[in-house]
Amino acid sequence: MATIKDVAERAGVSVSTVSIALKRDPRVKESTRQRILEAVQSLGYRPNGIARDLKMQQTQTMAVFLHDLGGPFYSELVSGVQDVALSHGYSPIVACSVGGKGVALERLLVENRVDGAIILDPYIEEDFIRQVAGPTLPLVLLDRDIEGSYVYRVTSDHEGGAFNVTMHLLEMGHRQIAFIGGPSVSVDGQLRFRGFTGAMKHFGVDLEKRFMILGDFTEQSGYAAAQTLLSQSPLPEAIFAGNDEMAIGVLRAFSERSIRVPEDIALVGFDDIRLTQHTTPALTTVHQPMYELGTVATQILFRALAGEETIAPVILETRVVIRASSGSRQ
Amino acid sequence: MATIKDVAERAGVSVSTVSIALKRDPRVKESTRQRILEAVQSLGYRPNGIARDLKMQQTQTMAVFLHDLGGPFYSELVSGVQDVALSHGYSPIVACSVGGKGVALERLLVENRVDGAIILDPYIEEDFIRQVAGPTLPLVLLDRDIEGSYVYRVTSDHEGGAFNVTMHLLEMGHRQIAFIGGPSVSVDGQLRFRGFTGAMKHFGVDLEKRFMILGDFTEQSGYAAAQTLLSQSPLPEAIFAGNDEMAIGVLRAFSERSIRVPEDIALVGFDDIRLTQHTTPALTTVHQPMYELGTVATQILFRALAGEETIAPVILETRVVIRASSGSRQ
DNA sequence: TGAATCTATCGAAACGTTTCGATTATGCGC
DNA sequence: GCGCATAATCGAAACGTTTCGATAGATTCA
Repeated sequence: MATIKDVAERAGVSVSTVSIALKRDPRVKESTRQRILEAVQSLGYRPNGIARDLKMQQTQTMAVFLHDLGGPFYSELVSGVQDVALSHGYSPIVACSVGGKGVALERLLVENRVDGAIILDPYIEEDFIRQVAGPTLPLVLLDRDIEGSYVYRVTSDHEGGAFNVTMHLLEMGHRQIAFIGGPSVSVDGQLRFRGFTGAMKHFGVDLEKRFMILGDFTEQSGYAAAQTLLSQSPLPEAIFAGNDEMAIGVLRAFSERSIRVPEDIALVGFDDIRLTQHTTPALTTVHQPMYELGTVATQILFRALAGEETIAPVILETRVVIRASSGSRQ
Repeated sequence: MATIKDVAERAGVSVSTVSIALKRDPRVKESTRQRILEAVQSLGYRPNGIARDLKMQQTQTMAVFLHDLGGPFYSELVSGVQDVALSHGYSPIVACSVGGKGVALERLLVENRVDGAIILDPYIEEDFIRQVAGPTLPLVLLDRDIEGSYVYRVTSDHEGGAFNVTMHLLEMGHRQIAFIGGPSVSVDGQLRFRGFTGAMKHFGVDLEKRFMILGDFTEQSGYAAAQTLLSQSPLPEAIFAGNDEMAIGVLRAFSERSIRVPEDIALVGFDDIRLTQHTTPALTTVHQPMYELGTVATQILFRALAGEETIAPVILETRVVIRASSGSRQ
């Protein structure tokens, strides 16, 4: 692989001249620049980005860590990130942080191979995040509640959304409402639960313990939760699944047992993933502004990169999307 | 940020000793290693990966380029890549190559910031790919038909899958079959068309020109294609949409006009994205082994990285998944 | 004509590692 | 207490850039 030194020799100039010529510095005469360009051509020279990163002490690269890339709305998030990052001349790269620890985390964050990162993963340990964040590596956390220097936060209004969709169920006449929660580590799951209980209390409805079930945000666990509910009686009048995936699991369990939604039991989810429009019945849910989450997080990252030290956490509004599954209780 | 030099000073040893001590080299005495570890601790030292990459002339990082991260089955692909990459001590990073050119492409491929890459993007220019590939940067292309040194190929059997699903339609009694194709740049789209025509020919059924419509693999374009078909008469008896997204668009158009699937028109797609199980009716389609595509591609990448120069292209089998939408013509 | 200014280019240090060959310290047998 | 093998550590070069200060030559001006 040809280096800048080879180019310099070929063009009969010094390395430094090549370096500045390549960035169209007006200090170098046009004729020599041409000569250098020819040398670049004929040698097939490509600058070594790593050497540049080392010298420059920055990479112009930021990472987005997702717990699993499969998440159905991550693509929108990444779009948001990408749009903002590109306008700053940065390349976002997406990495998977399966299990909260992993090669990528180590390599990109600990060993300083990126200038900053956006993290959406409830499983990455709080200590790790606090340790690794620093003036040369600001971290924007999504849906996490960690305080620390150079750690910034953006989240959607899970509590409000959950409150509103629960109110919707209550207004539709449902009272016995079951809640299927997310994994206990996930702050968003907790906030959704809080919104739920808030609305129930606001309406003066008591919670029934046996209607509170823990899942882990997978379709599988929604299915299991539905089984649990079905094994007891009486059934609740409605179910609030902590996210759409679990709601879909519930739907599957119900369709297997020929339980009609919403006639027999109403159902709502959270997230507004694309699938919710296509299930039978279509799912009432809470829309999260994923694209905006991406743009806002990235903007914050760049403000941090620019030296701003303290930036207040941002909470983005959610919106209830009413579809067929939450039908009224007659 | 503390460097290895700082650690060396603090521990009262030389830089080289620290370097080898940190990788548990038995040449350094346990007691000094402890001293060094303490220094690392107290200084909060983190190795600079970029410096290492420069020295080592490799990054242990590979890129996966996706045209848009939103693609509904990319996550499976990436899982496959990840599983193999991790077992080789590599971190895969995913980047978006919107529009075929972009900062990330430039930064990661041209400037040598990764050791190799897997590319799934019909829009990246052939010349670029051939230029950038080299002994230090093998490239594995998915669903592309580019020959070149250090360029390797993996694809699923689009033609066979299309052939088989078309045969299925024919066997169900459908004869007037419309085809909605993908963008002309996409080889997989072309192969699917070839499989389709092959089956039609095999059955001795003539193609009707007005039933051949071009889309671009988006739901939107499927919707538009359906409109086009609906504006003419008579309608075809069945539609083969070049991918599931477009099939879903067709479904939407039909449901707006109260056209029943499969009673009025049968419909099949391609890809077996998750949504196809949940549409009404569930969609007959062709399953692509995305996870396997990821693992195979990554294995090839590592073989190339290990010095193997020529590796034959691999074609993975697809499988027809029969669901309700392709019902028989009575 | 000589000093001053400008233009075009150069040399060398620096970024933070790794590694090779050299050097010093330690333990051993006699 | 000597030479010798072995263990432990060190110094310096290298990876490929960027940039700062220096230098040489050309141009201007009084």
